[in-house]
Amino acid sequence: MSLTKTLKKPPRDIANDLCLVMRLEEYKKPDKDKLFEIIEVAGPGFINFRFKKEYFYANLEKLLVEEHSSLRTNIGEGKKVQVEFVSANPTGPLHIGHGRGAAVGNALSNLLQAAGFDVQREFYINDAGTQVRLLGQSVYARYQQILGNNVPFPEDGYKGDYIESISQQIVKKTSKKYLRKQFKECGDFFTNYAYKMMLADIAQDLRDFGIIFDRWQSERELHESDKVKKSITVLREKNFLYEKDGAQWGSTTLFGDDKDRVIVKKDGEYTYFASDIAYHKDKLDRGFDTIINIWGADHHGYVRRIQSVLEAFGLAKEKFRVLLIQMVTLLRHGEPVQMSKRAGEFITLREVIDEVGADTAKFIFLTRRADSHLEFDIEVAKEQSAENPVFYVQYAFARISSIFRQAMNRNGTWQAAEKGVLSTESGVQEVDLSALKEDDEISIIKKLLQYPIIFEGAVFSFEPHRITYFLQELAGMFHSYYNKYRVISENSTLTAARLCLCKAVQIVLEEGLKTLGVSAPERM
RNA sequence: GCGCCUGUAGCUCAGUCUGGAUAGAGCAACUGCCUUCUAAGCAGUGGGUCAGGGGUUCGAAUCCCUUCAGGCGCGCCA
Repeated sequence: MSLTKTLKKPPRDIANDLCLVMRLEEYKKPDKDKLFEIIEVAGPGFINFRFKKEYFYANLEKLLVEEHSSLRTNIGEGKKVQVEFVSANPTGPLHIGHGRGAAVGNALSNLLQAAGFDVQREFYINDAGTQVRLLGQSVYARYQQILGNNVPFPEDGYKGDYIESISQQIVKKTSKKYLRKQFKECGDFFTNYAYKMMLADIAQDLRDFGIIFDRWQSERELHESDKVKKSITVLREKNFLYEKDGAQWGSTTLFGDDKDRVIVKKDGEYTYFASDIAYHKDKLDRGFDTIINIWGADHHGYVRRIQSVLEAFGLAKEKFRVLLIQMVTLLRHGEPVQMSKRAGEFITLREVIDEVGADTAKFIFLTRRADSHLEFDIEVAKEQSAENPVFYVQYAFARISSIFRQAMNRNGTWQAAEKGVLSTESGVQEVDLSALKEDDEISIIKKLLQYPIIFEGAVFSFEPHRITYFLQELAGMFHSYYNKYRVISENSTLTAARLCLCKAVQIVLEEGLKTLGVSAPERM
């Protein structure tokens, strides 16, 4: 149809001409090489090709023999990629928004791994700034109050229940050791104790969510090892730095930022930006080919300046990607729940995991594009968990497992239909896949063969949710098929072929679920 | 004021990058289907000015311009 303009003919006429030529070519081939059953013009000028069934059987067999490897493409070729995600301040428990970032980061990492990239998952710990200090002050104040010394609670202090419990713990451990001492004297103790505890909780929550990080990078460590200082020296050598009003500025506007940014303040203190410069320089030094950051959408104003710095360090623009995760609006009975970390009012990831389960939560987080707002009604997810889309997909997998269990019982020693060969009591039997004659069966095979295409699209666009949608569609086709036809019947040729088809569906479902970080249970 | 994201069925969202056929799911509503492989399922019905307007094109939810609405961000804070 794009030729319409050049040829000055209606699209339908052009399609007709092309179609005739292609039919002729196909006709000339010997029968066994013919790929297509039908080539015809349709609609406003489309050319439809219908593959011969043999094409589908051959590819189904390939899927059964090669299993998961046939679904993946080696796009990454071993290139090192770092995905940094969650990176929540260790000043409180993870909340539901972090959960979304965690689910997306993890799924993206799985996706890239499956595509042959050498992926590292990293968590950046903001353990150096005023926020952890404030956490320390909050715990310190509560500690003093518990022991009867009524010091004022910091104005912007963290007010959640967890502050109380950390303070109680310190009381238990140290008794009155720090009673009536000034924060100046013992602040480090409180700060370190509190944030380390928070960090341990965060790590535990993430583990229970099914996410393991390969590396935890401390912001403090960047300062202590002089990496901050050194990275700034490098920028100075690159003429990226200048002095104005007694402060050191980075020329981020050179690379498209709105304004230049302060790196060292007038008083000689580093800004948060300075640590981030060091951190990203460190990522480069560690030899990553591509750097991916997953941030909350409220940090979008920060993307350009980091990009500028990376470009100043010599990283090509397209080697750095920031995925912005839009906010999660939390609902309870359809009513929005106000969340404030400081005030301690929020739904934690822990609560979500306990109430709806890790699989469900992850799947829901992955049913939307990352940059789209997500409404998460905790009551709906909890009360109607049986109607959750994740069960729909898992159920298809479990159902197939059940079919195989039945097949084993009924026919004695049916083994799993693998590699196009079934073992029976009478020995090994070749499976004739051409027994799959129904249109519904061909449609399922067609769908299965689309997985690698969807997979590649998801990799190139960094959009794991495409896998989620694909799985729901495939599961739907299978459920429908299951209700319409019987897999196990008296016809052993047909049964064998259908078991093979089921096996293939299961392989694809498992591959997809695994990529999303969701389990594939054999029973439900 | 400037920048980024979003606006598609009653609700929640895919589809937009890369323009094509009658715009798709799920939930909610209604009607059927369990003596046979898991009913967490299936079959069916109803439901749309793709936010509005203009433009490009044989063809626009998709590309361009513009208006409106919602969210977020614009510190020598972190």
